[in-house]
Amino acid sequence: MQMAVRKVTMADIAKLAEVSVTTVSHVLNETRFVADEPRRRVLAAVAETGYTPNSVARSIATSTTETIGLALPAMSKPAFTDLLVHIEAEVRSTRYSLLLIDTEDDPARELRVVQELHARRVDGVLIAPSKRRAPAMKFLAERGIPTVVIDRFVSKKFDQVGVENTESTATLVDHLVEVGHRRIAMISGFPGLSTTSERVSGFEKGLERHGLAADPQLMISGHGDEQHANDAVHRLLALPGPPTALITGNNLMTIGAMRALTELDLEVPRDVALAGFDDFPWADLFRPRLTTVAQPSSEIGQTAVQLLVQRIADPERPPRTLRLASRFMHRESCGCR
Amino acid sequence: MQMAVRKVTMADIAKLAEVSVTTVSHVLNETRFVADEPRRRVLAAVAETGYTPNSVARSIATSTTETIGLALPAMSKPAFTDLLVHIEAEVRSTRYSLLLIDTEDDPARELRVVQELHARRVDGVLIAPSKRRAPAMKFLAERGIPTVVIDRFVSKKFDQVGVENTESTATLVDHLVEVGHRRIAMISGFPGLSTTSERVSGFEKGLERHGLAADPQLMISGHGDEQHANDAVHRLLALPGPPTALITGNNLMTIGAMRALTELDLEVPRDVALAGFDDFPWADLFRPRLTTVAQPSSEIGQTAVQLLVQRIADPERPPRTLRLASRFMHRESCGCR
DNA sequence: CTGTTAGCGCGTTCAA
DNA sequence: TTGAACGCGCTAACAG
Repeated sequence: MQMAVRKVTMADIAKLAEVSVTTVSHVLNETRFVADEPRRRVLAAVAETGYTPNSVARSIATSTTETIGLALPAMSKPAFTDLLVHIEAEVRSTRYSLLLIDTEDDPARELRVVQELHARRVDGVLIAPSKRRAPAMKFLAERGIPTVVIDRFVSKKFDQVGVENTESTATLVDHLVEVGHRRIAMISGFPGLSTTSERVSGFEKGLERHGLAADPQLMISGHGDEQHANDAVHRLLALPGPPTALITGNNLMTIGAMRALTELDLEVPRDVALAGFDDFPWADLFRPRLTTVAQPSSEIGQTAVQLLVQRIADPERPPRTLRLASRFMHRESCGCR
Repeated sequence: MQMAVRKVTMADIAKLAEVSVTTVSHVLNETRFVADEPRRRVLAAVAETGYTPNSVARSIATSTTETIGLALPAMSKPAFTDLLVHIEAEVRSTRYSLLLIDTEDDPARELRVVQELHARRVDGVLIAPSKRRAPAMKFLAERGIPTVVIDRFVSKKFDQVGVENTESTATLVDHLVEVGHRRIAMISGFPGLSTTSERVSGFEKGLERHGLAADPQLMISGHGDEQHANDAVHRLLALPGPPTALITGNNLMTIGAMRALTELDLEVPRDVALAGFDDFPWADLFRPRLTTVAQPSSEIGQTAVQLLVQRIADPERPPRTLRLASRFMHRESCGCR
């Protein structure tokens, strides 16, 4: 073992081992039989020089990078951070590496991100699209780039995987109604996203099956972020007939709602009940402990990666759309005992 | 705009635009003047074919990938997830992309990760090393691969950036002593890490400047994870002279301690005070609200990326070790009013 | 102002 | 059982 020389290449190894580059390539990749003697010399030369194969050169020769591109909107949002962690874990179990870029949920930027990913010739793309007909998705479809859509469903032409939203949200309504609530408000996410519309549908569906009408005044957009949700709660509770229970469309909005309620000197669940989409780590240390619907982030991440690997292997495979079951986390903010 | 053809290359564009590949390259990279007419034809050809430059080929020609490799241990740990998010944000503002791999805090795996990163010829590496003299660090040093160490300091020969640990922890002790505590316990992180030893030193230093002796019985390893911390608290409180206050070495251990205390039917801060390293998002929704020392994750991430970019630009630059100031988050688990 | 051509480091026929 | 030589797509002298 010695200080690595400037730049060791396969040719150097070949010379040192007194064989051809072909042989070096074959022993390194175990891609055809090589007799013991030359093979040993190659390995020795590799060890001696500290040679590390150049996979960039390999990529250009094989036109495959063994890389998966992950395009997420707002990695800092807990649900996506969570997804990211599980995706990375699953990718790690394959032969692929992960190239990570945040799209900032901006369609124009998202297109640039996807173009960059393609320029880098990733073998496949994992993406949570900004909107249904985003230019980025058109780009991916046109080039036939292996793609799996996560979290936000946009088209059955892609493989897609995310949480089941409708029934999950309806479950929250069921529960609140059973506890006695009749005026339930929904603070929904960013308009136009499938997650938002599906959760809103679930809200309506839930009310409907209890014979309750959805009061438009009680359905308000929280734009998926904390501040808007905070504002929404203030408006909701200033209504002539304020809601007695709140459902929030994601965890950031749940936080916003909690803080708004505190500002209004209202106690959960005594004054207002609360239940939200997305769970929290250490939810048991919150006061009150929040009743939520938890996404199966781990399964979503695993499934997404597996679907992508399969699609890369077989581009003709019929696409699948998977809606994974959520888990109802019954705690105390819903007000039952 | 049409369906993209099988594989468009620069040669195709050249032919279509009736210029040489050189000219195509130059208009695309804006690397030398090209007259209006040919330039327009090139751009038209690019638009017509939907050509996307192959940066793998570019990399192999320029021997630079414009990629930064990020090697983190346990991405799922909150402090690292946090760092990751901020690092990605900063990388996004440069011309680099981010290749992400988890080392699982295992030295052997870490070496493989670093080798893989080098095989992919990343221009630089950001790493939170598993231990001081890890083989991976030797590998990086030997090849002269531009490297910035984050969070865990290992050697002044590298650029390094992380939070200031010693004084930060001492501050926690100061505070607890001022509130009247004399028997303070420290639940420390994984042995051998600089973060752990520095925080332990800070603990001792804090006691010392109040004329208090460090009782070995009250210094116990929580191995950086929740379960060990939980066990530690149980043992601590079973002592003949149990501590009246606890300091935890990171947020996971703080959670473990909180749960252990709940199991013991002890209330914070009435029965036992608690203060920990690492802050939590939405700490205001915890009960009790935790007094902590917050890492400047955003600054650490930004600084790390900036240091790395500078080192890539100038490998001869003298290395710098930066310890960034923490923020004391005074809330209520410390028991003062 | 633009083109010819030689690499970059590796995989892979094709031949021997 | 092994090697020579070409090609992957692009950049960069060098030449004109």
